Amino acid sequence: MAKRGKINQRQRILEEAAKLFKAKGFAGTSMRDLGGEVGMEAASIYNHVRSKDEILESICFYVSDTYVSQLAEVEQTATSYKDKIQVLIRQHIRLMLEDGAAVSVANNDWKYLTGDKLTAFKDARKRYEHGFAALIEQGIAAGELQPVNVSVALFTILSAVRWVELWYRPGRGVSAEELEQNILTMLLNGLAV
Amino acid sequence: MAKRGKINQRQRILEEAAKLFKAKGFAGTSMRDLGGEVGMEAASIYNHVRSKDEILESICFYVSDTYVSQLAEVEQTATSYKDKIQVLIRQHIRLMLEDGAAVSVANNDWKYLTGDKLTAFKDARKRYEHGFAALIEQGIAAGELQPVNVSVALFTILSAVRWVELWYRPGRGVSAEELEQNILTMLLNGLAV
DNA sequence: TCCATAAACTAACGTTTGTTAGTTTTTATA
DNA sequence: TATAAAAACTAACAAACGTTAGTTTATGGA
Repeated sequence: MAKRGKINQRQRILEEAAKLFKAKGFAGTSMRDLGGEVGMEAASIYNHVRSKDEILESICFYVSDTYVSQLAEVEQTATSYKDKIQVLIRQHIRLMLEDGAAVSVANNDWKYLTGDKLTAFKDARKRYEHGFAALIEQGIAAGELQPVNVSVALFTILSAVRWVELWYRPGRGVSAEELEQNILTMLLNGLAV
Repeated sequence: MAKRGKINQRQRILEEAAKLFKAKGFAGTSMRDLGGEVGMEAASIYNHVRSKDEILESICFYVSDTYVSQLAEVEQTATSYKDKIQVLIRQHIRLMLEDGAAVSVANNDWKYLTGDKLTAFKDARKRYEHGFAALIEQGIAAGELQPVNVSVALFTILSAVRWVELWYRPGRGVSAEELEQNILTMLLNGLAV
């Protein structure tokens, strides 16, 4: 019984798939492409994975589950709203640095999910957005934040953080710490002096 | 000679293609899908268009050409750097509201361009980014802007503006004018009070 | 009304796709 | 070392893909 090897291979397949989906999109990546990257025939992949769709589902829900549980954690800490939002932004950036390919797939290729999985993913995302928006709203009500339109603030934050995954390379002269600090400055204090 | 009809049909094909590419991705959209949307057989599309690739090219370069010429225009106006950046952000938002599907394709599906077209598109984008970054840099040097990392500021702006196309629907209670104003507030003044 | 051309159609092509079936090789344990 | 399970392989499938060829229909100017 070589159960150990099986889950490791599955993990490798998911990781290579995330990289390929990020680079060429879900629909633009074939199982033969993936096989080539993993080092086996396309047909052999099915020893580790039920279908191409299941690969996408695993990647997308890994990411959405992570976000949702990070939000839940932040919600029940006893800090200011401004701090909570700051922590959430930091966590976004960190997940992106650690698992950029998976985050990219969850951001861009979730639309290829089908049936229950598609609705479940959209629901999870909506719950996350509502929770995040509530924190902003309460922060404004508490006078910690500017009275800007909540949706605008939410989506500006969520997408401002996305570029990290397209742009950041370690060894570009900016450390992860600096990066976080600069983005937080931009989003919280703005560009104007 | 009915040349008139031909270019109108071509335009319709490009517009429907942009919508489909946005919704399902370039690789996820078939010529038969497109034919269905336009109201003709897939083969008939080739009376108006050389190939599926050419459709993508037309959409992507329409967008990049627009951005590049908008930048050129802003560069030679005699205003403050802060104003120039504000105008560029406004123009981003407007193009997104007017031609959201095309912008979305240029943002997400440019990677399916091939050969010269791919490098030409990447070059155009790079020139745009450098020009924008130069304005930020000069704005900081002139003391009009905070001394934040220029790349971080640039990409935060460029991607913060992207969500508009995913989220904005006229009749969501936010007018285009309010939207612009709120985004500018977020990016220039920040969320914190 | 006739005619040239534009623009639609049908049919088919060679590939590539995701996936299955059946077989062989590798691997871990008894 | 024998054995059973795991994980690789080859071969093939039906469907969908972009595109071409050849044909028919629609259209606008002489």
